[in-house]
Amino acid sequence: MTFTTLEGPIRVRFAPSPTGELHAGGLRTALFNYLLKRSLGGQLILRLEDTDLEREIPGAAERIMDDLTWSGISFEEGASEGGPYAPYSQSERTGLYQEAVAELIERGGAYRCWCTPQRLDEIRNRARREGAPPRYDGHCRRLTPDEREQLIKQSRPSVVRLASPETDTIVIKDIIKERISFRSRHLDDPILQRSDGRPTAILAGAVDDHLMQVTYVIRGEEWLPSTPYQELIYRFLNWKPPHWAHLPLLLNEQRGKLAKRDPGGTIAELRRDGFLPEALNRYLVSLGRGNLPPEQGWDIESLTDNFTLTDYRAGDAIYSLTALRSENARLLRQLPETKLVARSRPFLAEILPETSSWEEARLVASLSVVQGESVHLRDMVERLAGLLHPPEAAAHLRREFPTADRLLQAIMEELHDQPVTWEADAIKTAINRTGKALGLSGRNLFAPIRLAITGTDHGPELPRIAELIGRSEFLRRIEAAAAGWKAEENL
RNA sequence: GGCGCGUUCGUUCAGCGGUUAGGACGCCGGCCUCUCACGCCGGUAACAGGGGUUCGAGUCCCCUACGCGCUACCA
Repeated sequence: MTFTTLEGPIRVRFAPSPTGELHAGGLRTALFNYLLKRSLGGQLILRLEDTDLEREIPGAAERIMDDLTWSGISFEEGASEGGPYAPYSQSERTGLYQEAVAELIERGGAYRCWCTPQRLDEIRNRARREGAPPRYDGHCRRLTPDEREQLIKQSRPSVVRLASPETDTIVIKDIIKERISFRSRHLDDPILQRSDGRPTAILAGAVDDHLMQVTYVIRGEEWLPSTPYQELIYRFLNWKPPHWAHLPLLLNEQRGKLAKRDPGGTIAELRRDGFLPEALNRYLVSLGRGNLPPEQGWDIESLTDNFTLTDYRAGDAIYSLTALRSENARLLRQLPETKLVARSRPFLAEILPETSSWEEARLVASLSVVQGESVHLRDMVERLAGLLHPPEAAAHLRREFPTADRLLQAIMEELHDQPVTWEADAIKTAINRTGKALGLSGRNLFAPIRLAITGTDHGPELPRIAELIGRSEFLRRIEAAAAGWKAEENL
């Protein structure tokens, strides 16, 4: 196809509607715009598509911005940073759209329509019944100038529709889909301006992309059916259309449209769980183009290194929380100590408030015990909490280890007054020494101790846990377990 | 129903007329190991179906099926 090389500088935009939480698909679109801008140079605009007041949710715009910031995406121009093409909220640009509509009508690219919602309903129902295409029947398009004059004089409410051509085929060149053609006889005459004067998304998007000098429109595939109409608007107004790139949709694991209710659907949920933005970004970028080379960096800037829109396939991609978790766990394992602590702070405050008084070094040492087996920050802190505040030891498992009593007694003696440095390696040596004296090794040696101090039979290396909780707590738990077993025996 | 887009292992991508159809994640097995995880080694598994074109088709064309999107005075 023709898009073998994309050239900058470019102007791109992310245009969310403030109607709810940012979801994974939205973030992916924003990310692609950001990455293309970074790799070719230019500006990224944040434009608020808030022309539909009824569906607007207060605070949604702020939360979307906050999620974008969290993921590392920043804008040159936008609703909150301003810029040369302000305002960047469509609700404040109504006049601009009305000017475009006037021009469009004058050039024959649009016409007023006085049909009532009831009549429109009837047309739709009839079309559905008869299996005909559900399109506007063009009634008002065929009005004579006199009839029009009359209706205008009566000041009856009217909308403005695009006058789609009757013949001809609209061909869209798309960077990802390549070539898409729409036969004009199948096109509708969509509403561009509502009866209250506000624009619809088709119009507002086209006008803004032109006025804001946007060169590449990168958006979700759900917009594909609107593209021929926007292309038509550009043609009627003699504007140069932008390059189009329609991103395949993200599907959930059941192959349905990814919804906010799906696992990991919203960015807010991912943040609550302690996913790392770098892992999320990397996963989102890899969907549709395969794995990134292992040497590729994690931060958002290095994601621009090999970023090309033409690498992406045209098919839908399945967003799998399992895959994201594995990517996140991989990054978590590589996370440097200082970042580890910084990123964990909110979760420590929530789950282990007592750590607020801990020294940085102690936090690093503690988190690193569970770092390797955790999938995200919340999971990691919960695992740490599990070691610090274990459930009751599983007393019944004593039956599995007839030597447990003797072993725990010996361990208490060995580690009680012995001059054993309370450090993992020394503890390990001491445990092995005890085992040797009793003729125990391997599972028979470690499992009863592990059960006594953690209540479970798996987890990080035992000596590391011992070091983490400290000598007195370690001995206390051993003693408690031994006592618990004894009590059970006396029943 | 109409229009548009899509369809290679379970998932995610390679493949761009001739390959034992490859990698990664998952899964299974082994090694390591006190356990789990990590790491390393090995294995499992796919061209939706049917017609063409061609000496030869996962690769090009057509049809069917399936999936998804749009079909609002939503975005």
